[in-house]
Amino acid sequence: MTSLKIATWNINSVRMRRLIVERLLNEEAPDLLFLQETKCQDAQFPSSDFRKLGYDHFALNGGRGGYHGVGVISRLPLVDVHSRDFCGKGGDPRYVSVAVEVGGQKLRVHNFYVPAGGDEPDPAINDKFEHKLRFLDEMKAWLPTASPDMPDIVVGDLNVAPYEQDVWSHKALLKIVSHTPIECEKLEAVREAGGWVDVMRKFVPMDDKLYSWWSYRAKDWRAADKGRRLDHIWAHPALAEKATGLRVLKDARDWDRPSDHAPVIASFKF
DNA sequence: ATGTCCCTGACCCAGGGA
Repeated sequence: MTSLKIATWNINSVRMRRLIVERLLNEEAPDLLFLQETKCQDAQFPSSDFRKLGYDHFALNGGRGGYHGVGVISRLPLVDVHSRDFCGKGGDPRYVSVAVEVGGQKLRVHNFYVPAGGDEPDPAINDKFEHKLRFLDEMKAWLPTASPDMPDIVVGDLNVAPYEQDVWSHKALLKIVSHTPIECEKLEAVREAGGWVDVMRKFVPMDDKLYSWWSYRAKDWRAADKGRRLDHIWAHPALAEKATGLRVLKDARDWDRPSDHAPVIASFKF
């Protein structure tokens, strides 16, 4: 029996928050941690801090730093690493994938940071929203479909809360970017096209609230609890069957100088 | 719902992005 524990976290600057990244690695000991919004050039990534904790393997796509950026911190050797540009944009680092060997099987994890999309949910007047919709279309066309010999996982900040109970108020957020019908439909189309299983919703019933993000702007985020589920873990069906646990580490939203996202952690047994 | 936080570039603040 082999187990695998993975975590995904929009960290909102890995340099600013390297201490709470260390805290997550120490307290949760995931085999792999997938980060989004690292805002950090690869050469500036604080790898040595994480090496001290036994994480020796890194896959970084930080571009020129400053904006966006994704990275993977791993205890397991990475047998393959792949970065890709989406929407024909250079210098817009939003994807990196890694492959690891688990229980004699090669397994790939795709780490995404989908564009947030700005404020106005109209692609005709908002280029950022147009970019987000195009990004989702390209994800759908490009991501591999389910195959038994290459079980894949998708993780990341997909910046869409697709279901009614993924937001604090479905009605109030229908015209708010992240929960508009067109985004929800497009994200759902990506998931269905690839035959992916929503691992978070496998563990949390559709009728229950499920959030991974709470705005910095709320006076008391926990009391207001106006959250959204922007972060996701998807797996191919055969792999989703092996999932044994799922947690949103809400407490991390209150750690010292927190990210506005909480880590999402999934465990698998093979 | 215009509030908070982090980045850059250039200066101790403004503007962009989320």
